[in-house]
Amino acid sequence: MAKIIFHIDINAFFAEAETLRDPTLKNKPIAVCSNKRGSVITTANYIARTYGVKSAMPLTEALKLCPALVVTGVHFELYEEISAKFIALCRKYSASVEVASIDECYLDVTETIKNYRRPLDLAMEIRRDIKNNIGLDVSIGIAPNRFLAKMASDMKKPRGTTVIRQKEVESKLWPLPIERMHGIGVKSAALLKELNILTVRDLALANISTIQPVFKRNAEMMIRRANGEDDSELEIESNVKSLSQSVTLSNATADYDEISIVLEKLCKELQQRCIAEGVFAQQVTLIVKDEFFQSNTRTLKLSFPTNDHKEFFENALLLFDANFSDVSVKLLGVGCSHFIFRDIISEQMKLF
DNA sequence: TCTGGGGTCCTAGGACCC
DNA sequence: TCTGGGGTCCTAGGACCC
Repeated sequence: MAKIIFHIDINAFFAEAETLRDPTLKNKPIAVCSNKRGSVITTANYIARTYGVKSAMPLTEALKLCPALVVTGVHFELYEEISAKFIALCRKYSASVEVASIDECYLDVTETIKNYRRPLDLAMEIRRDIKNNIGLDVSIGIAPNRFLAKMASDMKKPRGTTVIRQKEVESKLWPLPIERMHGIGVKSAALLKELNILTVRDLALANISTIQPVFKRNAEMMIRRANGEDDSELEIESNVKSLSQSVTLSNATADYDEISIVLEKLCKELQQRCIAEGVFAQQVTLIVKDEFFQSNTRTLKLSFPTNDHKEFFENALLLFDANFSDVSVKLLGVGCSHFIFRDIISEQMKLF
């Protein structure tokens, strides 16, 4: 039997969260952005977007486009708190929920839907529930699979519900320019255009031998998706795979003391994250971007799992000394991965 | 304009082994 | 003197997403 998947996405999430915190921001153009020199916009609300302000745009440029722009600062704990409520509400409507990011999730509502006349009625109820209890607008995509549901929710923003049935792929999906397809970024879009593939339709009808040399194992999946086919399952269990903390320095520096201090602070933050997630890492990664913003990573396997900031720091410093001692550093980051989860560790401890 | 910060997944190439 | 073929694991980097 065909599944029914909802993709639910909070519109301009961080910006709307700021408006919940401070209702006087309502009806003003706002940008979530730290007030530091050289910072870039994290999220702009829809009013600011009408001025051309958008994510990743430098604040200085945004202020030129929209001098009345209100800069809110970034309050990540607030967003996490609201996100948790959002996910909890979504779970009321399905036992099968994939948390895709802080502001979006997929629901398998194949069973739930049997209690409703139409999928649209369920969507309307979820939308009302989220609006009444959290105060946020969402867009909802309804489709027989994950990929189409994601494409559908992107079609009407903010506050839209869009259905894409399998038989509507040609009319609703195919006319879109190729860069609108989820999973096709700037690089892939440029490569596809070189092959004269400009729309989703072009990709759907492309011969696999045309794109295989460029996209390798991805080629088949890309064509299938362009045809609206996706048999991937929802990932119900979300076990975190890696954690990292990084910071862009206001000025590039090769000063070892300065770098050590920043790195130590990042390691302490990383420890907090590991404790919160209940994980012990077996690998440490050092991330360094040089003065040209060129990214470099180095990793080190640990002999035993840890969440101790001193261990993180010691190993990150080893990696730094071995690879970057003469580099002028613009961004510094430390990450960890290859986790063992706390409950597994405590199970193992019982054996002794 | 001078560069967010946090993730996931994939791939190429080298090391190592049989 | 010249150099198989295949598999696995590890590392670094890249593409993409929010």
